[in-house]
Amino acid sequence: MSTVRTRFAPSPTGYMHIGGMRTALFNWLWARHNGGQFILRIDDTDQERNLSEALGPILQAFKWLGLNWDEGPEVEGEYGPYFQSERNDLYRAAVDQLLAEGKAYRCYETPEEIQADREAAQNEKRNYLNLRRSLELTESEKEQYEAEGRPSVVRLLVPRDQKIQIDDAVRGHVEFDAGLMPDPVILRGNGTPLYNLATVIDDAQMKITHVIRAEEHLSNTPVQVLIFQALGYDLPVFAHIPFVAAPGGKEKLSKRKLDKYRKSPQFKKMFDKAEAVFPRIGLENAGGLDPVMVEYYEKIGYLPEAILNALARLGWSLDDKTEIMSLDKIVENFTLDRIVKSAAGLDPDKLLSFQSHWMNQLSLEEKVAHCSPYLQKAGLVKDAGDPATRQRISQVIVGMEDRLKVASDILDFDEFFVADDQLEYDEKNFKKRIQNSEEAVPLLEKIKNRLANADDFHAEALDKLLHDFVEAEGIGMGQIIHALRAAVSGKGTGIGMFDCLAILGKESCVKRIERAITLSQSE
RNA sequence: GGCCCCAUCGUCUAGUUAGGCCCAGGACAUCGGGUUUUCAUCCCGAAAACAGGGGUUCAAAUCCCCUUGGGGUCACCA
Repeated sequence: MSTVRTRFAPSPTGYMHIGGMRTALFNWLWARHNGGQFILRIDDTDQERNLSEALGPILQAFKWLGLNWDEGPEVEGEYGPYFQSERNDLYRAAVDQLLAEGKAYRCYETPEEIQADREAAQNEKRNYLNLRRSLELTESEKEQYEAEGRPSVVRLLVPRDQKIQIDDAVRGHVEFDAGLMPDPVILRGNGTPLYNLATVIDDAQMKITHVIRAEEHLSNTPVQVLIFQALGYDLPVFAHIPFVAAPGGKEKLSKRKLDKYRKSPQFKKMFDKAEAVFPRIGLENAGGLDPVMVEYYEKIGYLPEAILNALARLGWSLDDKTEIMSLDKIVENFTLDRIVKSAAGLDPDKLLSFQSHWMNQLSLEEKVAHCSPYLQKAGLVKDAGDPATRQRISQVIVGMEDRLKVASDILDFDEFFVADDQLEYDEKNFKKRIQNSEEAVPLLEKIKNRLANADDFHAEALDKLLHDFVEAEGIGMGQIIHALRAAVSGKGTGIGMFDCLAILGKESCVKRIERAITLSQSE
């Protein structure tokens, strides 16, 4: 059997779509599973954009996730060029061949004529088919048209008596009636190729064996099959995988529907997270990032392992119970026959659960490395490499335990990084736990003194100190712990109380308690 | 509207190709209980689905037909 070659062909849009990434992943997986090659080819026939700006984020997404490509931009390869804009001669040659063999024809009909034909068909409730008027033209008429400079396109001459059979690796046998298909334009008036032509020529000449793509392409597969056949190429194996749907629905995930997603309960938390995190790390307007883009996940602190695991499980499964899989394990087990047929909604909760798992697999050092940049960008630490700072970050991360899910979660624990007189108090919690509590202030005074005189400020010693305290006072732990937490951290929840005190250190704890007492009495 | 695809818990899925091992298994989310004298975690438990209707068969989530529902696509976009 020949080497498996798969490809992903993004158009440079300036961002990498998370659904597109899933398609790319399946292609990559299939190539790697078979020891074959994965090719990246750029569909840049629409040349209006600045290519490097538009392509950069896409390549970056692949690099971030660790999905390497064997041929394509930056690495090249023997079937290049890998930019469609540089392959025009190839397309023109193929069109000339089709024209010469009578498998395609020049069409001189105007857009207005075609539009009128379409409407007529619509009115009569019949399927639209080209009238093929240009086929009736005599040679001299054609010459005259060319001499006049009349615009024309090249259309594929669809053999209307055929049934087109596709044996799809995911969908099975699918049949289309060519008698229902209008002749598709394959070359524009300006001489540039259309997608269906370019993709077929590229796939054939790059020796792609498996075309794995989203199912919205299923309906233009018959056109492509016809082009493959007209050009005398062997058909690749097609595998039309379900698209990634928006959370809580079956509609294709699309950047055009962002406003709708913002209101979706399932999606809302992802937007909320962006609003909470991005402005703090210097990205105004969330940096133009949203959860449809792969970059959103990178910037908010997801791990490649989590994204890959979640994406692989969207429309594919290993068996009846395995959820957590490393990329190696997925590569080892990935087969086309285990791809699901129906569209699957991206589930933010499940993604977060994968993320939580993979974050927990990291060593403390790795966690520190992931979290530190957030603190630094938010201006909470000056130099994360400084030993004392690094020590503080490590301690907080240890204390956070499973509360650390995405790397930017560290920002929720900013109380450990702000100056004592800059600490902000959650107003509601402060009122409840300190201001409106009769016993809070006297108890805080007492515990402050005890803490100030403590010899040992480690968590275990503080644990004992607090227990001795409540016993001496004849109160319950709950009576002091909430007020104490509010005073030193400003918040109602956080890491374990004793760890919290120990990390802050004696001096900070005392100062913060004093400040809280003063604040509670000033209003 | 034409053509095409799809249909199992709220969600992602196992089971459908080779009908019986499935009064349907797992995971996420949810709810309840326990641990943590705070929060999160963790542990235990609960609730939760074969879209509907006809067949075929001793036996159907699984095969056939119809209906319904959802989605994709109908460009000189990709």
